[in-house]
Amino acid sequence: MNFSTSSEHSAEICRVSLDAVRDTLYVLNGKWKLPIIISLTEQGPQRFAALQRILGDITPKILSKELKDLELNEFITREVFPTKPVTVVYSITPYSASVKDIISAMREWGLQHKQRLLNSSRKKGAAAAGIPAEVTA
Amino acid sequence: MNFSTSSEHSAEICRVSLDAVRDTLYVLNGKWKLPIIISLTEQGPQRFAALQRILGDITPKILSKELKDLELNEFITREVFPTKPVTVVYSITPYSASVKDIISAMREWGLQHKQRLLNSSRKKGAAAAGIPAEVTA
DNA sequence: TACACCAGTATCCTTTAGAATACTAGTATC
DNA sequence: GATACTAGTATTCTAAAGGATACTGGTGTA
Repeated sequence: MNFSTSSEHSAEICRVSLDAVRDTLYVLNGKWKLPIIISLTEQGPQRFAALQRILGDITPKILSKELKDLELNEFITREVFPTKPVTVVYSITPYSASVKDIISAMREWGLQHKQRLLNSSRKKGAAAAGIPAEVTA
Repeated sequence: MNFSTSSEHSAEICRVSLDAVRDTLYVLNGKWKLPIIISLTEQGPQRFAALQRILGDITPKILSKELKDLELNEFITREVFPTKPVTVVYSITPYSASVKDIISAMREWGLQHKQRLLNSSRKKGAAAAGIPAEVTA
């Protein structure tokens, strides 16, 4: 019995896809990188404390680490203004635009997913899978 | 000094985006969910051991857990055939097509990213940021 | 008879992400 | 003088992700 439709050709394409997606996951890993990019894209340049407010429940340690990562990968820039006390402003770089497609695909999917869950829980009245607690609260 | 371009309007849009992307990250979390969907999409239905070979270095424990998660979220189906020994085949559901845009956006980005790293290391001869060790090896 | 394959499970372990809490120095405000 | 804000850092902790290794029972093959 042959359960597989694989061929050498599709296997090669598959390897390329897996590699590329893995690289992307490696760079955009964790809970916060995309949300930070989204915040700076949609709300404009922001200071440290303002970002913390927008993102909600991120601790300064994590925010600091994530911002450094993003700066290293050239997604954002960090500017220090010599006010008293100092003002530090984070902005997205033009390069950040390259993840626009990823973000909008994920945004669309997330919206559809929530709608789907609402529909299925209306029908089944069940606790749905794949949904954080607060969404059903 | 006003460093921010934010308004109530953009703040609201931002909240919606953050929420939606967070939901998506919640469902597609971890290292393996997207790679498994990609494998089953591009290589067709596969058995457990075959999937393990395609994915490379995933242990049976992790693969088993990820497959259960994906089945719960209706991304894949699991069929058991009464051969001796039993044959178990995993296939993507039509619903999996809904993440097609996410995957292709991530695939494109990953390919561009690798190219960018190659270019910049050609120029600077430096160890680049944001790249797993094996890529530079 | 010895071995390998199948689809996992069981157990143990390490690594990492991320949360909680407390703290810094310089200034402005009450 | 006490407090709060600035942009973080330091320390400690827990929970989760994921890897390593060994094992199962039933079968087919050398």
